[in-house]
Amino acid sequence: MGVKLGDIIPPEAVQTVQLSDLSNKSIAIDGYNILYQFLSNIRGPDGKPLQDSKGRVTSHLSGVFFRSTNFIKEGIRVVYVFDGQPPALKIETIRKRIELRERARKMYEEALAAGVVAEARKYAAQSSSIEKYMVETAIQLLEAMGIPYIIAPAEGEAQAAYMAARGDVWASSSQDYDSILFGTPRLVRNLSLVGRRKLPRRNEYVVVEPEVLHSEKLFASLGITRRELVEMAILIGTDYFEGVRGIGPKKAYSLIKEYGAADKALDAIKKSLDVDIEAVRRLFLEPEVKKDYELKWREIDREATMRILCDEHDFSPERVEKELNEVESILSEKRRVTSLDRWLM
DNA sequence: CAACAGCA
DNA sequence: TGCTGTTGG
Repeated sequence: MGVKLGDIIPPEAVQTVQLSDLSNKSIAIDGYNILYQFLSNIRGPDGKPLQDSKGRVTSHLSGVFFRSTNFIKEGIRVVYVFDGQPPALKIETIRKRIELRERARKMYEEALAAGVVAEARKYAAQSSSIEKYMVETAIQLLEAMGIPYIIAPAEGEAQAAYMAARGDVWASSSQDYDSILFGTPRLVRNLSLVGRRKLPRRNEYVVVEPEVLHSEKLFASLGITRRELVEMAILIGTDYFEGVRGIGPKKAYSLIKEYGAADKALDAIKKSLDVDIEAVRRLFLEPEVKKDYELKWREIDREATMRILCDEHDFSPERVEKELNEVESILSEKRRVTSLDRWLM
């Protein structure tokens, strides 16, 4: 979800990159965003998620494990940022999402019963919801892998943006554009290993490279400020409320260009919004964030990782061990080379 | 989503 | 070796 800015992002503000370009950089990842992607995508052909012998879903653990080892191999340091309490304004959005999920879940069961496998898979993905235990097990795994995480007081994206703005991490990462509104200087999108993404409700794939969106370039190209982008978002609609009917990014852009603020634009077109506009501004411009945190990356605890994945959740020990060995050998090779470099200097 | 097996 | 379909839990 998030604010729909896709259509007006100027290409010059976006830099497509290779994963290796992010080497030695630190990135704050929107934890819910990524768990949701894993949960909806890592599924069998009929839509069933991976699960252990006790029936607990493990798709997200597979995703977190393999993606994390790959980041470590590349020298990319990530910190997971999870949502805390949703802002009051978001309650209605959350209620609607639950409703949609319920509908998708019914469709999933119907399709499954009718034996329409592809159809079933589509609805299964839409019916995914992140349960509390999934976040808890993901956090256990992160701890074992030496990857830091933060539970934000409110919105994870706001927290990640704050950390990037303060320079504690190089960038924040999410599929949503909300981070820009929250003030991130750099937003990494499509942060996955293989450059392909499944098209929604279709069995097709498109090539998608990781990209870095530079906020300052975006503001400069559009000739607006972050504050004005927030005004645009108010007209377009956000996760917190629906915007004005018939106004998308392009109209919002010209309206804010002309009138400068959402309320003035609304007056001009004789429309109104059933929302406290001032509260929305505060939500984006002065979000509630945690300011005291420590980011510490440690070595992988192999035993703990094996215990969680294999003993607790029935992952194949051979498969996990193979990956851990690869991480170890790549890291030791890196250390060998860098110490040699240092010696040569 | 990412690893892996199988095939050109 | 690179590509494509299947498996993982």
